[in-house]
Amino acid sequence: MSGGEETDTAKRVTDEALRPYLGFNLRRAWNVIHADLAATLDPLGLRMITFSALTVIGDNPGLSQAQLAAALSVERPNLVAVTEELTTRGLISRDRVPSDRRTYALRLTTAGARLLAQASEAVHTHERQLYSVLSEAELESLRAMLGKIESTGTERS
Amino acid sequence: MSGGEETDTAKRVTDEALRPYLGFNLRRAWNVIHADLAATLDPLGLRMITFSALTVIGDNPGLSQAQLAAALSVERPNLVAVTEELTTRGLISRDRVPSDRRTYALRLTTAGARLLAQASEAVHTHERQLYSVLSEAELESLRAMLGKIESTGTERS
DNA sequence: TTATGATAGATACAAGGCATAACGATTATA
DNA sequence: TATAATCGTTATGCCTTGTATCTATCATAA
Repeated sequence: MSGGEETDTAKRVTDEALRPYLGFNLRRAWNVIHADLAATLDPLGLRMITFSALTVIGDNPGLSQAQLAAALSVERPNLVAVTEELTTRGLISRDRVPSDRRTYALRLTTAGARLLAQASEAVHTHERQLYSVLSEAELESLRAMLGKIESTGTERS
Repeated sequence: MSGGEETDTAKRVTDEALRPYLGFNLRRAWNVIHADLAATLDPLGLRMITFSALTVIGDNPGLSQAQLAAALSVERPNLVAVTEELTTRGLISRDRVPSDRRTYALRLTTAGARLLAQASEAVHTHERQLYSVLSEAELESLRAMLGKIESTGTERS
């Protein structure tokens, strides 16, 4: 009776059984990165979605909300509150387009560009710290592999 | 007036500006993996949380709900509905522990072990397909790098 | 033994993220 | 001109996860 290796809490409970799944490891890493990112953006009054929106608007001035939604891979209704918040805070401008009066042209204001610059630097700095254990070559291959996984999955959906 | 490179939608809108952030790439990859995983588990009546719970219970028979919560990195209240669902479906047993009548000892039933075996194989098969563009060595280094990121982040929190 | 604090599980509740359905205004197409 | 499609919007719901709080049980100390 004394040879029971699987008896209750004699051994410490672990998540070893889930480790073989890459998805599990990726989720854990994502949790860590997300927590760090949220903590980094919070002092600037930004969330992930608002930071992402500012970044894409800055890189594509004059785009519409529908285009922004497509670039961020979220549905259009979810951006309404985001653009409203950014507009209210004076970070972006929302101008009617004469040629198509259905859409708004989104652009960063001066204040928005300034905040985005601040936030970008903060995020870059935090990422560097978080990935300091990895070499630049490792980071590059990591990015490449994640990109491959992403395209493999999206191609066949 | 015709030299405007940043005029509206002349260029296609992209998310290129977010690509330098590793966190962004990781989130996109996670979205892909999660969607695939959910689609894989759905025919078996499982979600990520129930599959993870079954896996950890199978590897640690007799553990308590609190231990399960710790292994899965979720708060205790979130597991109440999970264990209730699994119990109702006859996939796990929840026995009172005589030495500590506050806790339950969780174990897989025969049906639970059978379903877990099915699900594990299905998930492994789907992961192999999703990562088919990567070599075994690449997958190994990917797992290692994700692990490093995870421990770097959790150590200092 | 009794009083006090800690723990397990459960309940209620809230917040965030994201999706779908449907609507008015506008534009495109037949 | 009639019909379909698109943009931004509103309402709504689901899923996941967290916090606060409660009861029952156990551990510890006076």
